[in-house]
Amino acid sequence: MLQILKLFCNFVAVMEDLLRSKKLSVTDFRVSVLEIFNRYSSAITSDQIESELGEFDRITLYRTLKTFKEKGVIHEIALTDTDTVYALCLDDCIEDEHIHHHEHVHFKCDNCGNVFCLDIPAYPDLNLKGFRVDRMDIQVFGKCEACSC
Amino acid sequence: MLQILKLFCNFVAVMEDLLRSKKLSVTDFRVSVLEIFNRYSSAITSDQIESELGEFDRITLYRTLKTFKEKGVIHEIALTDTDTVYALCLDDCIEDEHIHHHEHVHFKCDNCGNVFCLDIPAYPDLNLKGFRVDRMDIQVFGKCEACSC
DNA sequence: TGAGTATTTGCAACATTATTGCATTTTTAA
DNA sequence: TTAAAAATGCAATAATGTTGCAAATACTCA
Repeated sequence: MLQILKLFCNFVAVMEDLLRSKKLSVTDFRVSVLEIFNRYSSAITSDQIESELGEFDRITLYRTLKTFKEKGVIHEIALTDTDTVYALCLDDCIEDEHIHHHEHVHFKCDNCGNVFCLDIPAYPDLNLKGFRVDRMDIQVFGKCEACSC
Repeated sequence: MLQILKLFCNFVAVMEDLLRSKKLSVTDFRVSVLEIFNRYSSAITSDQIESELGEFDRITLYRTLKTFKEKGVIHEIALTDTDTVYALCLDDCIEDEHIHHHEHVHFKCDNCGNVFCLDIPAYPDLNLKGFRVDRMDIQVFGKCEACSC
């Protein structure tokens, strides 16, 4: 509740806290990028971020996203070879010896193209004999709530 | 059984049939690429194909893989942004109005790095309220049979 | 608060990969 | 066997990923 209040009253402070909690310097550029993530309810492409940023340096954005990934601020969702989106990490994102897991299901709407992080654990029992399962990535395709009526 | 016999006796003929069934011209290059796929029991990277091809033109390989994907000869598995592998399509691969589905689970071994297409349907019930599910991609990570003993 | 240190940024340059156009070669179909 | 269609190889270009370094910014601690 305090969190929600903060979001409305002092968005920047929350973003600064997030950065500091990950031991990252607070810079204008990083706050801008986080703000963009926050404006979307879905995962976004780096192209979308680029067009949202008024000024913009390609290399800095590249490095910012890389840093954010490494520190567990965002996670990358590879839908296909050339379709990669990014989303803010949820609470269930675990950083474990530099390997960053995001144990939830992703949904891409074939109609509007939006990608959503679903708050359900990605662990159905597939009964894979002979294989030791450590984790899985699940991407679901179909129509989202708004597009299916 | 006839299929297996053919594989041993006249591999090229089988590959030619495969190409013809997809309305693709039979060329030396394409047969070579298919032969490489056939030598592996797991999915392979384009780098692996490159190093297997003695002579080799990067652009032709790029176009060959693209054509194979479009025609449903192979499918692409995007594990991460920069980790993409290819595998021959199984019988359950469906080509539907230029969209190519491969409704099975992929397994990547964290130890040996091999990627396997598992012959189980990728359709656990995740109970996604509000979303209409058309298909899903599931990638499983862990240790394969050979690496887990 | 301010000085010194560490980090980040922006630019230039380069590496790698994806993509297109076109002439030549190969394959297909009659 | 021959004309038409398709695939290949080469050149050139576009797009993306990556590094080094100097200038600017943020952080730490007295």
